[in-house]
Amino acid sequence: MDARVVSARLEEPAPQPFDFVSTASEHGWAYLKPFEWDEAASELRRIHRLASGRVARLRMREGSMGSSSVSVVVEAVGGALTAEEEAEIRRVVRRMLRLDEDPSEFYQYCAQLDGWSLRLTPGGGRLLRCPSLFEDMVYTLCTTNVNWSGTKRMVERLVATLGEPFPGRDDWRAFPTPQAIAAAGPDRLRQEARLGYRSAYLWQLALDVVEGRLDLGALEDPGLSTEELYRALRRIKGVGDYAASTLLMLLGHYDFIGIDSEAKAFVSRKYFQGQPVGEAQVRAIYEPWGRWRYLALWFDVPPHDPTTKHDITLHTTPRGVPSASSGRQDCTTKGESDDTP
DNA sequence: ATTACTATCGCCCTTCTAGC
DNA sequence: GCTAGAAGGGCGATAGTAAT
Repeated sequence: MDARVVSARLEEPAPQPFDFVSTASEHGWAYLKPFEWDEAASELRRIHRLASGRVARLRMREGSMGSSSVSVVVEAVGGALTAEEEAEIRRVVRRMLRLDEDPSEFYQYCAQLDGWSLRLTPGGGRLLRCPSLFEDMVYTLCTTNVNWSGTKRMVERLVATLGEPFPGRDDWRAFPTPQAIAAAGPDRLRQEARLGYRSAYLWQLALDVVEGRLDLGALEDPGLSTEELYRALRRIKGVGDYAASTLLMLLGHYDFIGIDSEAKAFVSRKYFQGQPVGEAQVRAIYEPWGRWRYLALWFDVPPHDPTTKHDITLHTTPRGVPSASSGRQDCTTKGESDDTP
Protein backbone atom coordinates (compact mmCIF):
# COMPACT_ATOMS: atom_id res chain seq x y z
CA MET A 1 0.00 0.00 0.00
CA ASP A 2 1.20 3.47 -0.91
CA ALA A 3 2.63 5.22 2.14
CA ARG A 4 0.79 8.39 1.19
CA VAL A 5 -2.58 6.71 1.64
CA VAL A 6 -4.52 8.14 4.52
CA SER A 7 -7.66 6.56 5.83
CA ALA A 8 -10.59 8.04 7.63
CA ARG A 9 -13.45 6.25 9.30
CA LEU A 10 -17.01 7.48 9.15
CA GLU A 11 -20.02 6.11 10.90
CA GLU A 12 -23.32 6.64 9.14
CA PRO A 13 -26.56 6.01 11.07
CA ALA A 14 -28.85 3.36 9.60
CA PRO A 15 -32.61 3.06 9.89
CA GLN A 16 -34.05 0.24 11.95
CA PRO A 17 -34.29 -2.55 11.22
CA PHE A 18 -31.39 -2.70 8.79
CA ASP A 19 -29.60 -5.74 7.36
CA PHE A 20 -26.27 -4.58 6.00
CA VAL A 21 -25.19 -7.90 4.52
CA SER A 22 -28.46 -8.40 2.65
CA THR A 23 -28.47 -4.82 1.40
CA ALA A 24 -24.87 -4.94 0.26
CA SER A 25 -24.79 -8.36 -1.36
CA GLU A 26 -28.31 -9.31 -2.46
CA HIS A 27 -28.27 -7.40 -5.72
CA GLY A 28 -25.95 -8.27 -8.59
CA TRP A 29 -24.54 -4.75 -8.74
CA ALA A 30 -22.26 -5.77 -5.82
CA TYR A 31 -20.38 -8.01 -8.25
CA LEU A 32 -19.85 -5.41 -10.96
CA LYS A 33 -16.73 -3.24 -11.01
CA PRO A 34 -15.85 -1.01 -9.32
CA PHE A 35 -17.90 -2.65 -6.58
CA GLU A 36 -16.40 -5.59 -4.80
CA TRP A 37 -18.18 -7.76 -2.26
CA ASP A 38 -15.87 -9.53 0.17
CA GLU A 39 -17.91 -12.41 1.47
CA ALA A 40 -15.51 -13.49 4.18
CA ALA A 41 -15.14 -10.01 5.60
CA SER A 42 -18.77 -9.01 4.95
CA GLU A 43 -17.34 -5.88 3.41
CA LEU A 44 -18.53 -3.94 0.39
CA ARG A 45 -15.83 -1.97 -1.39
CA ARG A 46 -15.96 0.53 -4.16
CA ILE A 47 -13.47 2.75 -5.89
CA HIS A 48 -15.12 6.14 -6.04
CA ARG A 49 -14.20 9.33 -7.82
CA LEU A 50 -15.15 12.29 -5.69
CA ALA A 51 -16.48 15.49 -7.19
CA SER A 52 -13.20 17.09 -6.14
CA GLY A 53 -11.44 14.78 -8.58
CA ARG A 54 -9.81 12.60 -5.95
CA VAL A 55 -10.19 8.86 -6.36
CA ALA A 56 -10.89 7.13 -3.07
CA ARG A 57 -11.57 3.60 -1.95
CA LEU A 58 -14.62 3.07 0.24
CA ARG A 59 -14.87 0.07 2.53
CA MET A 60 -18.33 -0.39 3.98
CA ARG A 61 -19.39 -2.82 6.65
CA GLU A 62 -21.81 -3.11 9.51
CA GLY A 63 -21.19 -0.41 12.07
CA SER A 64 -19.15 -0.87 15.21
CA MET A 65 -22.33 -0.73 17.28
CA GLY A 66 -24.11 -3.31 15.14
CA SER A 67 -26.88 -2.78 12.64
CA SER A 68 -27.71 0.71 13.83
CA SER A 69 -24.99 2.18 11.66
CA VAL A 70 -22.73 1.58 8.69
CA SER A 71 -19.00 1.90 9.05
CA VAL A 72 -17.19 3.48 6.12
CA VAL A 73 -13.43 3.47 5.85
CA VAL A 74 -12.24 5.94 3.24
CA GLU A 75 -8.77 5.48 1.79
CA ALA A 76 -7.30 8.26 -0.30
CA VAL A 77 -4.07 9.94 -1.26
CA GLY A 78 -3.51 13.65 -0.76
CA GLY A 79 -4.27 14.44 2.84
CA ALA A 80 -7.33 14.47 5.02
CA LEU A 81 -10.83 14.58 3.58
CA THR A 82 -12.37 17.99 3.23
CA ALA A 83 -15.77 18.64 4.76
CA GLU A 84 -17.29 18.65 1.27
CA GLU A 85 -15.71 15.31 0.46
CA GLU A 86 -16.94 13.77 3.68
CA ALA A 87 -20.44 15.07 3.06
CA GLU A 88 -20.36 13.63 -0.46
CA ILE A 89 -19.26 10.23 0.80
CA ARG A 90 -22.03 10.17 3.38
CA ARG A 91 -24.51 11.12 0.66
CA VAL A 92 -23.43 8.39 -1.78
CA VAL A 93 -23.33 5.75 0.95
CA ARG A 94 -26.91 6.65 1.86
CA ARG A 95 -27.90 6.36 -1.78
CA MET A 96 -26.09 3.09 -2.43
CA LEU A 97 -27.50 1.38 0.67
CA ARG A 98 -30.87 3.13 0.46
CA LEU A 99 -30.60 4.30 4.05
CA ASP A 100 -33.39 6.81 3.48
CA GLU A 101 -35.82 4.28 2.07
CA ASP A 102 -38.57 2.95 4.27
CA PRO A 103 -39.71 -0.59 3.42
CA SER A 104 -41.86 -0.97 6.53
CA GLU A 105 -45.05 -1.16 4.46
CA PHE A 106 -43.46 -4.00 2.47
CA TYR A 107 -42.81 -5.80 5.75
CA GLN A 108 -46.46 -5.33 6.67
CA TYR A 109 -47.56 -6.88 3.38
CA CYS A 110 -45.14 -9.69 4.09
CA ALA A 111 -46.71 -10.34 7.47
CA GLN A 112 -50.30 -10.04 6.29
CA LEU A 113 -50.39 -11.83 2.93
CA ASP A 114 -51.02 -15.52 3.31
CA GLY A 115 -49.36 -18.28 1.36
CA TRP A 116 -46.06 -16.59 0.67
CA SER A 117 -42.62 -17.48 1.91
CA LEU A 118 -40.27 -14.80 0.73
CA ARG A 119 -36.68 -15.29 1.76
CA LEU A 120 -36.58 -11.89 3.37
CA THR A 121 -34.58 -11.15 6.49
CA PRO A 122 -35.54 -8.50 9.07
CA GLY A 123 -34.09 -5.26 7.79
CA GLY A 124 -33.75 -6.69 4.26
CA GLY A 125 -35.68 -5.53 1.21
CA ARG A 126 -33.12 -2.98 0.13
CA LEU A 127 -31.26 -3.63 -3.11
CA LEU A 128 -27.88 -2.05 -3.66
CA ARG A 129 -27.56 0.71 -6.19
CA CYS A 130 -24.82 2.94 -7.56
CA PRO A 131 -23.69 6.30 -6.20
CA SER A 132 -25.52 7.95 -9.10
CA LEU A 133 -28.43 7.30 -11.44
CA PHE A 134 -26.10 7.67 -14.40
CA GLU A 135 -24.06 4.70 -13.23
CA ASP A 136 -27.22 2.70 -12.57
CA MET A 137 -28.28 3.43 -16.14
CA VAL A 138 -24.97 2.29 -17.58
CA TYR A 139 -25.11 -0.92 -15.59
CA THR A 140 -28.69 -1.49 -16.70
CA LEU A 141 -27.88 -0.94 -20.38
CA CYS A 142 -25.12 -3.49 -19.97
CA THR A 143 -27.61 -6.07 -18.72
CA THR A 144 -29.72 -5.99 -21.88
CA ASN A 145 -29.48 -8.80 -24.42
CA VAL A 146 -26.70 -10.62 -22.64
CA ASN A 147 -26.34 -13.05 -19.82
CA TRP A 148 -24.82 -12.09 -16.52
CA SER A 149 -21.26 -13.07 -17.36
CA GLY A 150 -21.46 -10.83 -20.41
CA THR A 151 -22.62 -7.93 -18.28
CA LYS A 152 -19.74 -8.41 -15.89
CA ARG A 153 -17.21 -8.46 -18.69
CA MET A 154 -18.61 -5.37 -20.38
CA VAL A 155 -18.63 -3.34 -17.18
CA GLU A 156 -15.16 -4.54 -16.28
CA ARG A 157 -13.76 -3.45 -19.64
CA LEU A 158 -15.57 -0.13 -19.46
CA VAL A 159 -14.10 0.62 -16.04
CA ALA A 160 -10.63 -0.62 -17.03
CA THR A 161 -10.67 1.45 -20.20
CA LEU A 162 -12.14 4.74 -19.06
CA GLY A 163 -12.14 4.73 -15.28
CA GLU A 164 -9.72 6.90 -13.36
CA PRO A 165 -7.21 4.93 -11.26
CA PHE A 166 -6.52 5.24 -7.58
CA PRO A 167 -3.04 6.81 -7.27
CA GLY A 168 -0.42 4.09 -7.50
CA ARG A 169 -2.98 1.34 -8.14
CA ASP A 170 -3.65 0.90 -11.82
CA ASP A 171 -6.05 -1.94 -11.09
CA TRP A 172 -8.26 0.15 -8.81
CA ARG A 173 -10.37 2.23 -11.13
CA ALA A 174 -13.41 4.32 -10.47
CA PHE A 175 -16.51 4.23 -12.62
CA PRO A 176 -16.02 6.40 -15.71
CA THR A 177 -17.59 9.83 -15.57
CA PRO A 178 -20.19 10.86 -18.16
CA GLN A 179 -17.53 13.23 -19.48
CA ALA A 180 -15.06 10.38 -20.01
CA ILE A 181 -17.65 8.25 -21.79
CA ALA A 182 -18.81 11.16 -23.94
CA ALA A 183 -15.23 12.02 -24.84
CA ALA A 184 -14.38 8.41 -25.68
CA GLY A 185 -16.95 8.28 -28.47
CA PRO A 186 -18.97 5.31 -29.71
CA ASP A 187 -16.12 3.69 -31.62
CA ARG A 188 -13.90 3.29 -28.58
CA LEU A 189 -16.84 2.02 -26.54
CA ARG A 190 -17.45 -0.56 -29.21
CA GLN A 191 -13.87 -1.61 -29.84
CA GLU A 192 -12.26 -1.33 -26.40
CA ALA A 193 -15.12 -1.87 -23.97
CA ARG A 194 -16.80 -4.15 -26.55
CA LEU A 195 -20.28 -2.92 -25.76
CA GLY A 196 -21.59 -3.79 -29.22
CA TYR A 197 -24.74 -1.99 -30.30
CA ARG A 198 -25.00 -0.52 -26.78
CA SER A 199 -22.05 1.72 -27.59
CA ALA A 200 -24.15 4.25 -29.45
CA TYR A 201 -26.84 4.31 -26.74
CA LEU A 202 -24.33 4.70 -23.95
CA TRP A 203 -22.42 7.41 -25.75
CA GLN A 204 -25.62 9.32 -26.49
CA LEU A 205 -26.70 9.01 -22.86
CA ALA A 206 -23.38 10.36 -21.60
CA LEU A 207 -23.43 13.17 -24.16
CA ASP A 208 -26.98 14.18 -23.24
CA VAL A 209 -26.00 14.28 -19.57
CA VAL A 210 -22.81 16.24 -20.19
CA GLU A 211 -24.48 18.75 -22.49
CA GLY A 212 -27.45 19.21 -20.21
CA ARG A 213 -30.17 17.78 -22.46
CA LEU A 214 -30.94 15.05 -19.96
CA ASP A 215 -31.42 16.07 -16.33
CA LEU A 216 -31.04 12.89 -14.34
CA GLY A 217 -31.53 14.77 -11.09
CA ALA A 218 -35.08 15.52 -12.18
CA LEU A 219 -35.78 11.80 -12.48
CA GLU A 220 -34.91 11.35 -8.82
CA ASP A 221 -37.73 13.66 -7.77
CA PRO A 222 -39.81 11.60 -5.35
CA GLY A 223 -42.89 13.53 -6.42
CA LEU A 224 -42.92 11.87 -9.84
CA SER A 225 -45.44 9.11 -10.34
CA THR A 226 -44.24 5.73 -11.51
CA GLU A 227 -46.06 6.21 -14.82
CA GLU A 228 -44.44 9.60 -15.46
CA LEU A 229 -41.07 8.18 -14.62
CA TYR A 230 -41.61 5.15 -16.84
CA ARG A 231 -42.48 7.35 -19.80
CA ALA A 232 -39.43 9.53 -19.19
CA LEU A 233 -37.14 6.52 -19.00
CA ARG A 234 -38.58 4.98 -22.16
CA ARG A 235 -37.70 8.14 -24.05
CA ILE A 236 -34.02 7.28 -23.54
CA LYS A 237 -32.64 5.36 -26.49
CA GLY A 238 -31.80 1.80 -25.58
CA VAL A 239 -34.19 1.67 -22.63
CA GLY A 240 -37.04 -0.70 -23.34
CA ASP A 241 -39.63 -2.14 -21.03
CA TYR A 242 -37.25 -4.39 -19.15
CA ALA A 243 -34.59 -1.72 -18.61
CA ALA A 244 -37.19 0.88 -17.61
CA SER A 245 -38.66 -1.45 -15.00
CA THR A 246 -35.20 -2.17 -13.63
CA LEU A 247 -34.45 1.54 -13.43
CA LEU A 248 -37.77 2.18 -11.70
CA MET A 249 -36.72 -0.33 -9.06
CA LEU A 250 -33.38 1.41 -8.71
CA LEU A 251 -35.26 4.68 -8.21
CA GLY A 252 -37.33 3.13 -5.45
CA HIS A 253 -40.49 2.48 -7.47
CA TYR A 254 -41.45 -1.16 -7.13
CA ASP A 255 -44.85 -1.06 -8.84
CA PHE A 256 -43.63 -2.42 -12.19
CA ILE A 257 -42.02 -5.80 -12.56
CA GLY A 258 -39.23 -6.13 -15.06
CA ILE A 259 -40.48 -9.27 -16.73
CA ASP A 260 -37.58 -10.91 -18.46
CA SER A 261 -37.31 -14.47 -19.64
CA GLU A 262 -36.00 -15.55 -16.27
CA ALA A 263 -38.93 -14.09 -14.36
CA LYS A 264 -41.27 -15.96 -16.71
CA ALA A 265 -39.29 -19.17 -16.31
CA PHE A 266 -39.41 -18.90 -12.53
CA VAL A 267 -43.13 -18.16 -12.36
CA SER A 268 -43.79 -20.94 -14.83
CA ARG A 269 -41.95 -23.46 -12.68
CA LYS A 270 -43.29 -22.33 -9.35
CA TYR A 271 -46.90 -21.52 -10.13
CA PHE A 272 -47.79 -23.13 -13.47
CA GLN A 273 -46.16 -26.58 -13.33
CA GLY A 274 -43.70 -25.57 -16.04
CA GLN A 275 -46.34 -24.47 -18.54
CA PRO A 276 -45.30 -21.43 -20.59
CA VAL A 277 -46.53 -18.16 -19.10
CA GLY A 278 -46.98 -14.68 -20.51
CA GLU A 279 -46.27 -11.33 -18.96
CA ALA A 280 -49.88 -10.92 -17.88
CA GLN A 281 -49.70 -14.11 -15.84
CA VAL A 282 -46.53 -12.99 -14.10
CA ARG A 283 -48.17 -9.67 -13.25
CA ALA A 284 -51.25 -11.42 -11.95
CA ILE A 285 -49.22 -13.54 -9.54
CA TYR A 286 -47.69 -10.50 -7.85
CA GLU A 287 -50.74 -8.25 -8.08
CA PRO A 288 -51.52 -8.59 -4.33
CA TRP A 289 -48.26 -6.87 -3.49
CA GLY A 290 -49.41 -3.50 -4.79
CA ARG A 291 -46.58 -1.05 -5.01
CA TRP A 292 -44.14 -3.66 -3.69
CA ARG A 293 -44.50 -6.12 -6.58
CA TYR A 294 -40.91 -5.94 -7.76
CA LEU A 295 -39.51 -6.75 -4.31
CA ALA A 296 -42.02 -9.55 -3.88
CA LEU A 297 -40.81 -11.20 -7.08
CA TRP A 298 -37.19 -10.56 -6.21
CA PHE A 299 -37.41 -12.20 -2.81
CA ASP A 300 -39.64 -14.97 -4.13
CA VAL A 301 -36.95 -16.21 -6.51
CA PRO A 302 -34.69 -18.65 -4.71
CA PRO A 303 -31.03 -17.77 -4.67
CA HIS A 304 -30.03 -21.23 -5.78
CA ASP A 305 -32.15 -21.43 -8.88
CA PRO A 306 -29.50 -22.38 -11.43
CA THR A 307 -31.33 -20.89 -14.39
CA THR A 308 -31.85 -17.38 -13.16
CA LYS A 309 -29.88 -14.20 -13.25
CA HIS A 310 -30.56 -13.91 -9.55
CA ASP A 311 -28.67 -17.07 -8.93
CA ILE A 312 -25.75 -16.06 -11.07
CA THR A 313 -25.37 -13.00 -8.92
CA LEU A 314 -25.98 -14.83 -5.73
CA HIS A 315 -24.28 -18.14 -6.05
CA THR A 316 -20.97 -16.37 -5.72
CA THR A 317 -22.03 -15.81 -2.16
CA PRO A 318 -23.89 -18.15 0.14
CA ARG A 319 -25.78 -15.15 1.44
CA GLY A 320 -29.48 -15.31 1.01
CA VAL A 321 -29.40 -19.04 1.33
CA PRO A 322 -31.77 -19.77 4.17
CA SER A 323 -30.07 -21.93 6.72
CA ALA A 324 -31.04 -23.05 10.16
CA SER A 325 -27.77 -21.86 11.63
CA SER A 326 -27.88 -18.41 10.14
CA GLY A 327 -29.92 -17.08 13.00
CA ARG A 328 -31.98 -15.09 10.54
CA GLN A 329 -35.70 -15.35 10.22
CA ASP A 330 -37.31 -15.53 6.85
CA CYS A 331 -40.32 -13.40 6.29
CA THR A 332 -42.45 -16.47 6.18
CA THR A 333 -46.12 -16.92 6.48
CA LYS A 334 -47.97 -20.15 6.79
CA GLY A 335 -48.56 -22.37 3.85
CA GLU A 336 -46.45 -24.01 1.23
CA SER A 337 -44.65 -21.86 -1.24
CA ASP A 338 -45.86 -23.92 -4.16
CA ASP A 339 -49.39 -22.66 -3.64
CA THR A 340 -50.63 -20.06 -5.98
CA PRO A 341 -51.58 -17.13 -3.80
C1' DA B 1 -4.75 -42.36 -31.36
C1' DT B 2 -5.35 -38.70 -28.39
C1' DT B 3 -5.35 -34.04 -27.12
C1' DA B 4 -5.61 -29.13 -28.06
C1' DC B 5 -6.91 -25.52 -30.61
C1' DT B 6 -9.90 -22.98 -34.07
C1' DA B 7 -13.99 -22.03 -36.82
C1' DT B 8 -18.78 -22.26 -37.47
C1' DC B 9 -23.62 -22.44 -36.34
C1' DG B 10 -27.79 -21.93 -33.90
C1' DC B 11 -29.72 -20.02 -29.97
C1' DC B 12 -30.42 -16.60 -26.36
C1' DC B 13 -32.72 -12.26 -24.85
C1' DT B 14 -34.19 -7.52 -25.35
C1' DT B 15 -34.95 -3.46 -28.06
C1' DC B 16 -36.49 -1.19 -32.14
C1' DT B 17 -39.44 -0.53 -36.01
C1' DA B 18 -43.04 -1.22 -39.24
C1' DG B 19 -47.58 -2.46 -39.95
C1' DC B 20 -52.18 -3.29 -38.35
C1' DG C 1 -52.06 0.36 -28.42
C1' DC C 2 -50.64 -4.13 -29.95
C1' DT C 3 -48.02 -7.64 -32.62
C1' DA C 4 -44.56 -9.65 -35.44
C1' DG C 5 -40.24 -9.61 -37.29
C1' DA C 6 -35.51 -7.88 -37.60
C1' DA C 7 -31.36 -6.66 -35.41
C1' DG C 8 -27.63 -7.31 -32.49
C1' DG C 9 -23.32 -9.50 -29.84
C1' DG C 10 -22.04 -13.21 -27.15
C1' DC C 11 -22.31 -18.02 -25.58
C1' DG C 12 -22.14 -22.95 -25.84
C1' DA C 13 -22.13 -26.94 -28.62
C1' DT C 14 -20.38 -29.07 -32.48
C1' DA C 15 -17.37 -29.94 -36.32
C1' DG C 16 -13.04 -29.56 -38.31
C1' DT C 17 -7.99 -29.18 -38.17
C1' DA C 18 -3.38 -29.34 -36.24
C1' DA C 19 -0.02 -30.93 -32.99
C1' DT C 20 1.94 -34.39 -30.03
